Amino acid sequence: MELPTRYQPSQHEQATYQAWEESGGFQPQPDPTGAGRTFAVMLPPPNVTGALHIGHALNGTVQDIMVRYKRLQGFETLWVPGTDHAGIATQAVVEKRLYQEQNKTREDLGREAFLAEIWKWKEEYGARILSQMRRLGASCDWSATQFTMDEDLSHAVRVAFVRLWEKGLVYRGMRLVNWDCVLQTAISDDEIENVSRKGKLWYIKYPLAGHAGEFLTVATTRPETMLGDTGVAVHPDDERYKELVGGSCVLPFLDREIPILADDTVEPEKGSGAVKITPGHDPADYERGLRHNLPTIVILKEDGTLNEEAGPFQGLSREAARKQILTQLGELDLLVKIEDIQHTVPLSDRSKSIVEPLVSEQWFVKMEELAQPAIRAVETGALKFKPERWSRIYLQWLENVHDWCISRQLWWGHRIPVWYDEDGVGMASVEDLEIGSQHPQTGKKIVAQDPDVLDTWASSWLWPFATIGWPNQTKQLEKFYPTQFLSTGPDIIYLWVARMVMAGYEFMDHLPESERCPFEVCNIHATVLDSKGRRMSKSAGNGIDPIELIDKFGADATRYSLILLTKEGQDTRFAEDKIDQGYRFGNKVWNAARFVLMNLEGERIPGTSADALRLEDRWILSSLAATIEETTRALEDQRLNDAAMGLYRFVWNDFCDWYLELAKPRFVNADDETGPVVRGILARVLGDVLTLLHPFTPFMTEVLWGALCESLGQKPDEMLMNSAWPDGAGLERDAEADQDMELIQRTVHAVRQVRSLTQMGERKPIKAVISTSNARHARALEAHSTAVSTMACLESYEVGTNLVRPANSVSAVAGTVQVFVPLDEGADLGALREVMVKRQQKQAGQLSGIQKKLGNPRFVDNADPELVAADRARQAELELELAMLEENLTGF
RNA sequence: GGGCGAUUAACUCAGUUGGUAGAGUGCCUCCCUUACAAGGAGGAAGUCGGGGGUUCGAGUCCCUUAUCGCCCA
Repeated sequence: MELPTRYQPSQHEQATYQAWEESGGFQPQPDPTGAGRTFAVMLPPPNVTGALHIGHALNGTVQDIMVRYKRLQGFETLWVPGTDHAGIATQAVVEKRLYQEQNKTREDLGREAFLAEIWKWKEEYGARILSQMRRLGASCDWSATQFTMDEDLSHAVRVAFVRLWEKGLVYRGMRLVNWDCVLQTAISDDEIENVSRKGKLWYIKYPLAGHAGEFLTVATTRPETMLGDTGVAVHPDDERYKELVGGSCVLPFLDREIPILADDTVEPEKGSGAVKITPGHDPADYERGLRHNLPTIVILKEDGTLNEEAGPFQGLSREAARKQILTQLGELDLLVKIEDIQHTVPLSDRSKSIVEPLVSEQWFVKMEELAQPAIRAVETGALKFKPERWSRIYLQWLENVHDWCISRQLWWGHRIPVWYDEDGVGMASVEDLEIGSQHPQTGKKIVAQDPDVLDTWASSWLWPFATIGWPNQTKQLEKFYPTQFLSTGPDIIYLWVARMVMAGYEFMDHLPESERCPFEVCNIHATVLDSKGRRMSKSAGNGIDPIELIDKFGADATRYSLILLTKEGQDTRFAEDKIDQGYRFGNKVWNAARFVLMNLEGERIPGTSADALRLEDRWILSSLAATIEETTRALEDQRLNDAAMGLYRFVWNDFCDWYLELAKPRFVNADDETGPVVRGILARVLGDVLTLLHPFTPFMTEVLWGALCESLGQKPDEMLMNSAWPDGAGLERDAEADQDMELIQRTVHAVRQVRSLTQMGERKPIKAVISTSNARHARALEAHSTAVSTMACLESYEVGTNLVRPANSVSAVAGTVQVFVPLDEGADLGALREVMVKRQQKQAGQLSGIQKKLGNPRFVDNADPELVAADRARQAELELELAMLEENLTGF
């Protein structure tokens, strides 16, 4: 098979992906060992309106690596993809489109027609992000794709709601909620971002009732809310105001008399020490209002304009009302002063508008009880976060959890399955209740279904089990729940992860508690930042489109670079040039494979008869054994970065730099009988390398695997993806080979150093003398002279212990070895001498450190004896090396 | 105000139970050697943010401090 000198991703990716899909390998295949091992992963469902960003790409890569690894190990593997319906976002997208294209609002269409419009949109555009996941190479079971609004999931949502209803864990009530005036819906606490902003603190005089000309000054950041004031509070111990408590003042503009109370939540040092109480529009005041039985007045309409309670300001927007009120307060001489302050303002995640606390009727889930098992999950170790520190964030939220506002004033979403009779008595039901039918409890006529829909998270918290069948006890559910691995970003630990765990314990109650946690490991992946360390965002325009990266450099390079750059859980700075490392590595692997394939000649993998093996053969097989072990261990531990780095090192530094170079002459020399052995080893190592790399760079390794099978004259009966993880059969660690190879590398390096630093030319054939103080090393250098000669380009060399430096030679020293190379006439030894002097200094420093250590009886007595012995040996080596350096430097 | 993370070579980052530091890029010198010039060989480059402590020994553990970032209230 002819391979071009460069890997061209675009020529292979699509076909390879299609072949994988057609192989059926994305779908669960029974564990061939019969042990019934399963590995299930749920893709965090992206927003159906979304596009793949670099965080998705990283997380998709992380999951795909784990899934492909487990699949290769023979686990029955299921990766469930899907999207969530993203109530607010999707509705907004379609509304905007509707307006642009047809100049119509959703009200113009009506609820049903508008929903049909959204479904139409979803069919057309909703698969975008999932198809982008395919570009990345994600091996999801597409036949299991889920959407939170689909029938099955919608059914699950209803069942869950009704169960909570029946247990009294869901309730409806007038509460102060976070209101998004732009989107005109309630949102939950977790959908708010508190940002620090410059603002003003206004000091306003409220006239005292019955004391003409006397005032109480309150301070506020939101003067327009004064129209909803129903009281004023001071601290009970505040001497300034003690006498006023019990009295009342008169609200300007509205002439409403409101009481002055004492409340110890008031901070006397802040502002004037007196605060207005607006229970309808402030969370703290809401609590104060409840404590003091104050009425609640709502002055805002759903769109953020002022209602009839605002008297003369009715109809104004929040902003306009503030302006006018301040102007008029000034005119009335009631504005005392204005202070510039820095304060936090709550913004809606979705609309970025200022969230308005508003009392309204909403649905809530009681969280405290649900949180308990989720807390225990982490405490007992049933759930493990990676990195572990995130468990504290998770626990902190659960331990202080508030009831969850689950109703949204939207049309797109799961409609709340509650029907009301004529008296407004509600009834939750899994099946639709017909309008006009009898209320099952009151017997009165059902008149309406609740108009609101549920928070999107109220469906996605069921994701780990509803996607595989729940509430039905399907085989999939039985087999794959609980799942093993969940990977997501830190931003949705509260919104999603914690809620899924709660839901798992609550709804999977047919299982013993120990089996209810929806996943064993929750991996929190890194945040990918831009090159300056800023968060990537659409608005800042500093994002990197992963699809562009894939187009330019291929999915493999994108994946591998992301993993190389990302130590688990540690944020990383990324820019397009960072993809270089993965890209170059891919090219290296491609060319190494190309070289191997060019030389295979239909070779089959031989039985490794030990005596036919040369040092480099034993060494590369030993190193391969170590690499398989380390890669496997790292992946078991989800240390993907370690695994990727280890493979990089093995492939590039061991296999390419040394083994392939040592192998070359063995094919070329017709009289070298070990050619077949080399070919067998090359095939073996390449095969294992491709498999080990496959989870990281699936496309290229798959292509090369096909070519390898072809070169070996084998029919590729299965794709690499469905093949088997290397088990290291026939391989073993060979410490002697490792040591000898290291010695040879050191020696070769010394020769190359002399060549390079004296400018004698890399490949000029020379005869050298190699001397060592160590008899074993001398024997090894003798025995493996072919390897040394090949790599150092030596015609021949003499080796022995403590040889005398030949006349007209230069030397380099490396550990126990010194090499003597014939000196060129007029060569400049300055550079070499400089390097040797530097080495001398470094080794002398090391030696003095070790001498100090060994001279210290407390070290010798206390430290591990093996350590002491190792240091003694090292000391002896360093002394010898320094002696050699000394001797040779004087001769320069 | 509380919590977490970061601070190591010019840049971006590793450094797994404490044993005096590594990678990729960049830089300098040389080389188009029939896998790869997106390559090869060699080289230079770090008082591990500051201070203190524990220890025979600290990039690594403890305390403290500075700067940057994230989260929570």
